[in-house]
Amino acid sequence: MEYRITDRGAELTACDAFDLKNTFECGQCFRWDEAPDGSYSAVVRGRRVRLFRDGDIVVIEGAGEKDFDRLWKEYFDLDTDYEQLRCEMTELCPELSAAASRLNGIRILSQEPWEALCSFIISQNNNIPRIKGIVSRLCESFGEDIGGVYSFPPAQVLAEYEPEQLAPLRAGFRARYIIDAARKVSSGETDLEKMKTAPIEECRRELMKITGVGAKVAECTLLYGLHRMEAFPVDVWMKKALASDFAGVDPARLGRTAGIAQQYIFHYTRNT
DNA sequence: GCCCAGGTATAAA
DNA sequence: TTTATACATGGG
Repeated sequence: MEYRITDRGAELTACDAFDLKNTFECGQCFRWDEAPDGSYSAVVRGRRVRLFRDGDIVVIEGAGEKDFDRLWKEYFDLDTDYEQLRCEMTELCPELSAAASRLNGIRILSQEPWEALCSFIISQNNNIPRIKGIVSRLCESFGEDIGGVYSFPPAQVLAEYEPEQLAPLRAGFRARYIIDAARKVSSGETDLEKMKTAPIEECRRELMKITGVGAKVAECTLLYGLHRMEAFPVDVWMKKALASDFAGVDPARLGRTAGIAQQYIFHYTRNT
């Protein structure tokens, strides 16, 4: 991805492979909000960040050279050519052509591992608006105030609390899952960093030792939090899709395009 | 009021 | 090993 640093921030030039709406509203993340002007804001790794499109340029507001190289390039996965990935995907699985041609510019974000794990524990048997509400209250209650917005509370912080103390979140039965995850991650019993490179089957097994983490949450953590692109989260939507419109799609054949394929199917199914 | 949401733990067959 | 049900809460 070509870019330049200006007084506005980091400007991604000729950026047609980055659709803000498709990327931030495809269900992979819960902290990005659209403003009335069409820009999107979030808190990422304890920093407030705002993105907007200006013609064929995407601006990462306020990002300097240092931030860009150390943070945003990785977070937005800017070294990956998603057009190329999409071609590879349809080559491997032609059944995905329809979804791929209807949508464009979805990118898989590199969220923080703990934030992804915790967010997707909250996501189970829940709807996106309410998931966002619970995550938001989690940050306001236990995160750090960074000037009107709040960072995502580290596992080490939440590990000190009892499930009952999460009552203000109104997370319901998920409260004890969050605490169990926080304690396992905090103690090192669950080693998320190691999962960036460890064999994926081993990672799945380790994640599922956490109470409240089943196959779906483990897969989401691997894809969205650890950027394991071969992960393929299957939920109720995906089951329906794979049983009808996308019958014949085989995750095992998709290789590193499995994650993005899943995202296209999910988004396509929800919007048609 | 009713249905159900990017599921999982638990019990029963 | 597979199948049924409860789970907390609130958006639509």
